[in-house]
Amino acid sequence: MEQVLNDSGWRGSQEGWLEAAYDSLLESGVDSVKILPLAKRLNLSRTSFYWFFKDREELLSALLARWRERNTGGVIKQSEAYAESLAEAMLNVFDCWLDRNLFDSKFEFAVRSWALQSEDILAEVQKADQLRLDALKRMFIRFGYEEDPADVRARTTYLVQIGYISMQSNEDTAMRMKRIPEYIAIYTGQVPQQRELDRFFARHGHKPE
Amino acid sequence: MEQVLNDSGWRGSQEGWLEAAYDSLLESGVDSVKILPLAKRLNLSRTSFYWFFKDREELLSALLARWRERNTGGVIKQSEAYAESLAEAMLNVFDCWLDRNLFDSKFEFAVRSWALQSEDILAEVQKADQLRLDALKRMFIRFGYEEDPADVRARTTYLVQIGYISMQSNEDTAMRMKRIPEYIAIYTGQVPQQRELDRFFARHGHKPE
DNA sequence: GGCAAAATGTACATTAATGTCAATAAAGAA
DNA sequence: TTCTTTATTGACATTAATGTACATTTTGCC
Repeated sequence: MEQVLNDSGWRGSQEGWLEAAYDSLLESGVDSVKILPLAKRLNLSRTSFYWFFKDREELLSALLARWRERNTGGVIKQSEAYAESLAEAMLNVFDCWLDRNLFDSKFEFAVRSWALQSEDILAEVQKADQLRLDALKRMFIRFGYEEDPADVRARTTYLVQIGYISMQSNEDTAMRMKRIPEYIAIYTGQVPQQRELDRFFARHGHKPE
Repeated sequence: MEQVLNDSGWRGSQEGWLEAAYDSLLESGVDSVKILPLAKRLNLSRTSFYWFFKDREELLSALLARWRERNTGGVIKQSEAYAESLAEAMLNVFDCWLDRNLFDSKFEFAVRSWALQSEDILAEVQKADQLRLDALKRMFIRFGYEEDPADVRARTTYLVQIGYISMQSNEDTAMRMKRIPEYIAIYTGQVPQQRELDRFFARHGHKPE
């Protein structure tokens, strides 16, 4: 049994338990986030947990806070980023779907599933949806769309991604990249320019053949 | 304590337990499908369950079978229904999203969430996704689209709906109906004719003002 | 080295679930 | 009426989880 110590010389830490909880949540859902299994994973006594968290509830709250901070910011930031055309703006948003620092898909799915068994979580998720949809809608309006079409297009953009997440598909990047020009065309109603696509592919380290 | 008897004069039945399991699954996810709580709900002794099912596993399998039969058929049937235009064909598919006999959204979400904690369920869900996507893709091809655009449009159509489900939104029908013409325009690239919309609204008992 | 804070571990009490078994009850048929 | 099938129940054994109390160890600091 290897004993991994952290900076301060102790084996456990709030961070450590939270990280383990995060891993477990993403792998198998909230109901798998249990203290005993986490303790086994961390090679720690189960009760050691209670030094860092009052109880399981507090751990779950910390997990939710992490999600809240991480996953809504990215979408808003990218939908407000500078762009010369709507197609380019949309490609900025697409950065989210390819960069887990901007949007952590697995985390997102796990939290949404969690919402099924908790009213509180459901409320949080719906608040996040509203914020993200509003940001996307503003983007369409910025590029000349009227209120209603902007709303529907924002929804399309967002919902396709939420749907994609819910499929828990594990396609490779090449396959996903291939479809991107088509998606842009559908969402924005305009074909992206080659240089816009090139810039996008380049920043994701993708080389189309 | 009221004693609800079924046709045969007994209080319990395989159907009864399955129905209770279904309700619980939709309300709070698989992990809430537990024999003890179901027994309470049914006003039956917990152990009576074992007369109808070998164990909890068998109950869950029955639940999954029900989903399998119910939710994939509707989409395929509607995407193959007769239509004069692509817009009309798409409206046929939209019937699914408004009629729980053709597609049970809550059931769908619950099963997808379940997939997070079980490889077997995940495989089932992905098989279903493939069947439904293929059917939608054939629909686009039937109306003249090439392979690749048909594929992306089928995905858009399907993924928006899966995304919508995952939002667990409870908008009223009027709001959803209002957006439908816009969605049709985005998915098909063509504006639906008024008479097509009227026919659609009529069969869903909707009167636009 | 010794002390106090930080972290860990052991023992215990409790709860909610699973499944088996054997006893019983109710319904329907002979 | 009696027998059989179908259904129901209570008693038991087991497991996995929660949290509390208290003792012990480890670490950094004086």
